[in-house]
Amino acid sequence: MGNSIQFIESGVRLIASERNWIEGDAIEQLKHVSRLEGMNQVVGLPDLHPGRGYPIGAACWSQQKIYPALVGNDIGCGMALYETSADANKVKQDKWEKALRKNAFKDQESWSQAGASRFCEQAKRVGLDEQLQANTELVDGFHHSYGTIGGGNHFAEFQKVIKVHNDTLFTELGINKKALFLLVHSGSRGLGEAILRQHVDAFGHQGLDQQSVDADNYLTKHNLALCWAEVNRELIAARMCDCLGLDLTEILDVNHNLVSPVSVNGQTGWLHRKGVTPADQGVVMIPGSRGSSSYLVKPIVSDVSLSSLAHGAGRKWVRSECQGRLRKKYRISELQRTSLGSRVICDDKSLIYEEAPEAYKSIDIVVADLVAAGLAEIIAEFAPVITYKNVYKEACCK
DNA sequence: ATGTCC
Repeated sequence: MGNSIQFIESGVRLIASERNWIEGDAIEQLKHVSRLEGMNQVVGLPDLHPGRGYPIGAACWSQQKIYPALVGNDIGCGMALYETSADANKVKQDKWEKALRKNAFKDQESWSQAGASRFCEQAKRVGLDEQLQANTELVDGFHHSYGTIGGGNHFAEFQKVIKVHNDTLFTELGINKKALFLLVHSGSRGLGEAILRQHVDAFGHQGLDQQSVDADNYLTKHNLALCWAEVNRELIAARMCDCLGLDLTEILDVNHNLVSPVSVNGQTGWLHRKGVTPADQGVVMIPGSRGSSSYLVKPIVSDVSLSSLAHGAGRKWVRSECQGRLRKKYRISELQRTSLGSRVICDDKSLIYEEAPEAYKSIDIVVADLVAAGLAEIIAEFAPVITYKNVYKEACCK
């Protein structure tokens, strides 16, 4: 075990044990963020790795200032876990793979329509009705993206329980150990991107004063993007299950790219999470790569971690070097299978290399570091069955 | 991450 909380410098902490390799560039980015005006504390989680200017896997707590660039372009990106009506041991992989490829993402226009009305309903339900009215033009621009997974590390993956680590906590959740589950990792697609771009075009990378109209405007759009992303994950799950004739029940849906008002030591401030799972939203899923386990954990709220957890394994290799490193080792057909017996549906040649299990760090170490730091309890471990990845391109040809 | 980028 050993301690996995490192104090890098004043206001900069890293949750990582000695055996967890963290890239030096990521630590430098973390220190850089800590020096931004009004930045009070930053914490690197065990999946910390370098991003474009700002680190991924970093929780950043500021006072007075809000930094949209720290949330990034994929506002509202998160993980949603669903229990399906299927028995995990009765999955017909060949048949399901064919059905998913053929039918899961067809009829985009009707799903766009369904998405638009679902988003409207949901915005009303969470009290964002007026905010939506004021931003209809922005939102309408992404009508075509409802229910699409997107690229990068986004995926929708059928999974099964392979080990229950804590019977009491597992039973409390009331979920079926034998069921097939679906984990959806996606976000706000082009909407979040547009919101960040608008902000950067107007203000560059400087923070916004929390009392300003500009901060209000950003937060309004940010909150709409969170809602949009939540609806999007629900739509992705629905269309995948529809095509296989499965029912589904949501177990959890937690965003990991967002900024929210959070008090630390009794002082109010703003917590920016980029690739960081909140520890105060109930149980969460921390997935590894497509070739490793995902962990369902119960987070433990703590000021040390700024009430945050890792959101995944974290990249080990940058995307641009994956194909070069693995091209001679694997054919595409080999990348469509994993050592755990799961299938990978991904027609993008670069992406299937970029997301290879080798490109990611060990999820077992990441989760062990969280447990060693007293930040999480493992409930159960899940293994992939079918991983679906796609980048939607159809509508552009019209 | 992004209708990526001609």
